[in-house]
Amino acid sequence: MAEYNQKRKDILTSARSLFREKGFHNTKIEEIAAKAGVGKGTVYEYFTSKQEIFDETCIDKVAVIHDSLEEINSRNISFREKIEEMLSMKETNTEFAEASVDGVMTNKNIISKKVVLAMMNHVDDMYKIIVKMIDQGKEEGSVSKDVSSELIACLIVGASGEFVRFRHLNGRTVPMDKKTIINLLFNGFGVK
Amino acid sequence: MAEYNQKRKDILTSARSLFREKGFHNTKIEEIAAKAGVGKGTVYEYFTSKQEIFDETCIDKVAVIHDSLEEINSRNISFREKIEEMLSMKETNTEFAEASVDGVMTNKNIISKKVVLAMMNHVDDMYKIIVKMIDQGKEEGSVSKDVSSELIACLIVGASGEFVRFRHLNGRTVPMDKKTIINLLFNGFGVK
Amino acid sequence: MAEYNQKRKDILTSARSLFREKGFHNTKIEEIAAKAGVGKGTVYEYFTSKQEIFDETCIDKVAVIHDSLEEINSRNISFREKIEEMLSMKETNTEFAEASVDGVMTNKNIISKKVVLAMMNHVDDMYKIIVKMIDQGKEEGSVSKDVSSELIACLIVGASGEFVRFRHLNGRTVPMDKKTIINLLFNGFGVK
Amino acid sequence: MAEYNQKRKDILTSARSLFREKGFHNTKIEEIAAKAGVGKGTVYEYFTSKQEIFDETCIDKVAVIHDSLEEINSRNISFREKIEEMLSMKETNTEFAEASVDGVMTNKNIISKKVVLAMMNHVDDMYKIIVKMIDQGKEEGSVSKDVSSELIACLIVGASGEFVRFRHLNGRTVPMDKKTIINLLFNGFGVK
DNA sequence: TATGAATGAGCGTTCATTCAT
DNA sequence: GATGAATGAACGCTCATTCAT
Repeated sequence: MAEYNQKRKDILTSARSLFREKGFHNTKIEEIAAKAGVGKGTVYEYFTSKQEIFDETCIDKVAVIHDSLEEINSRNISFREKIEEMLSMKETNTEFAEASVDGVMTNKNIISKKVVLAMMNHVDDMYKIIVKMIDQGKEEGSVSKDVSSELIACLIVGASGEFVRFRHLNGRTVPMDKKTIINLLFNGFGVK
Repeated sequence: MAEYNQKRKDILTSARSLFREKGFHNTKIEEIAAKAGVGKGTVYEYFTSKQEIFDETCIDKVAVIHDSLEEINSRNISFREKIEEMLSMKETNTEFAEASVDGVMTNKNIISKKVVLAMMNHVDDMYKIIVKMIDQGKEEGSVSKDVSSELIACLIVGASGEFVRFRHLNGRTVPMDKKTIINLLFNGFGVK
Repeated sequence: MAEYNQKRKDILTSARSLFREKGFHNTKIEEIAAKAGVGKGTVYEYFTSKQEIFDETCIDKVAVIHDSLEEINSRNISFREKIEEMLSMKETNTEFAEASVDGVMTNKNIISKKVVLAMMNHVDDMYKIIVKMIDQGKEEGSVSKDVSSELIACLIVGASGEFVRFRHLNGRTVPMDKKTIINLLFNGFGVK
Repeated sequence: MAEYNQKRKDILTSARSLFREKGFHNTKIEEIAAKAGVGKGTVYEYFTSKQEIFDETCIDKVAVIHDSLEEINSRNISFREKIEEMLSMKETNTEFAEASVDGVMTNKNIISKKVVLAMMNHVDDMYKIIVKMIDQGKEEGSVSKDVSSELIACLIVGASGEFVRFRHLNGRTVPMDKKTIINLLFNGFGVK
């Protein structure tokens, strides 16, 4: 049974990396099987279809981020520090962009409706966690109470996603240290 | 000749909307033809392959945004007003998200290398225009000279993209009026 | 009317050379039209189908050879000289091989049944002319009366066809002057 | 593994007979599969393309003849007997004509360049074997040393090919017993 | 009459899925 | 359970033929 779960995980891991690298339609079941070190037929002992595998990797992606967020949020640190942690997480994790709203949209045509809904719920949850963090900031007095927390969450997610993508795009390097980014988010780019 | 160009455009329009709706691999040439009101073979009088059609819709997408940005930037208005215009543009134009960095990344596996490069150059150009706007803001004294213009551009693109996506995602509605968003970008969410 | 026939001939000439060069299935109507200097649609004013064009070029091929043979046979010269003429004809005319029995067999799958029959009749006729020549040789006392004229005809046609093909195959050059070949046919390769 | 080779052979056999019967372009992969008793997709488990199948049947054809010739030549019999054997072989083997020079020329437009070259080399080899036989005849004193062995080879191949074709062409029957043919080749049709 | 843009039947090939071993 | 050989539905693309101009 432990072995069963392990093999299942192997297949998902293999699939996830191939899907990311080549996209859904350019990834063949045979490749997933080979990379997972099993036979093609074996894949179908663990999953009923390629679709199901994809669905699951999508949900996984969101879940991974969700868990990280939960974990960060549960720490006994300030809002500012939590944001900093989030940025670190995102910086090393390409999956962040994919897991956020645009990940859902990008794959809308590939994932099954059911899973789109599930992902959207997950994204909702993630937004809720971030909103909680922001509310903590408001309580701590570091975040302005004049702006809706959801809007702020949107800003954080979108901006940090673009930072990641920007950096990944063709190895272009812009000086983007965390401190600067956080200052930018907190203070905006306007002259005071 | 005029008719030739018109039919070509019809096919591209049909293709663009189907690609957006169903993705590249789920869109059949036959559907593109039907929606454009022509026969399957006719498509190949205007394009040499499905790939070529896709490539062209991608470049188009970027070009459309690029032109809008150029146009906005050429107006004799303040930086703040330009940003406002950009947000309006984006708000009505789903293509914005697709045209920015993540549009390139999303389709990396589908578009031909050549076109990925072309798109990246376009994206570069777009960033350059936005950077110019920001520099105008710096000159006008409304934008802080302490932050790199590229970083600010990244913030604007990412955030506004996420706003669009967020809104489009399953009709969820958050109060996001332009003034609020612009204030958020200029002043951040930190307490002053 | 004269113009009509001329254009028809142009198309056939164009088709014949393309069919020879690239084969039936690799030759497109568009190419035939272009090489004949007419529009694609025009071809169908003169022929009802690609098949018909091919059929006609096949019959033509045989007819051309048939006419040459008739002409040679009608001359007031000896059998030996006639053979010599035939070899000259063949040497400069690739169509010979194609027009003989193996030309029919090669194209059996492409030409319509009706035309296969027509060609076979033509080939029959050609054989009859050659048989007549041989009979002349028998009368002249230069050809042995012990061998069936048809068998001899077969020898002449087959051998000279292979000489042509052999020479055309990849520009290989073997010394094959007419005198030697004719001696070989008359006397065989056996030691006397 | 034995089964693999068997199925591969089945497909080749099916293809060969269909190609012969209907030509390359009129033979559908589906037919080849059906005749071989397998599914369409299975064909592609054994070959990468229709072209490859065709190429292989072509090379096979030449190889079969090549082997027969080698075998005949290796026997401890006189040149005259070897020729007799060759004629017998050809009489039962339609592939002979296809395997000789004109087989290569006929399919020049269909086979891949690479395989045309390979076939031409095979044909070269076949000619070399026949030349060896002829040289044996010269040594035995039955073949005239005054004629180039290559020319004689050409005569033998061409003539015997035409005999085969002539006979196969629509069931026409001419009295062509081996002895007569061999006498014709050795002594020619001239009066001594 | 001449044209070439439009057409769609037809085919080679791919690949997710099945099932006998 | 594990496998991979076998399968056939599905789709991109070609090109002979048609027909409006």
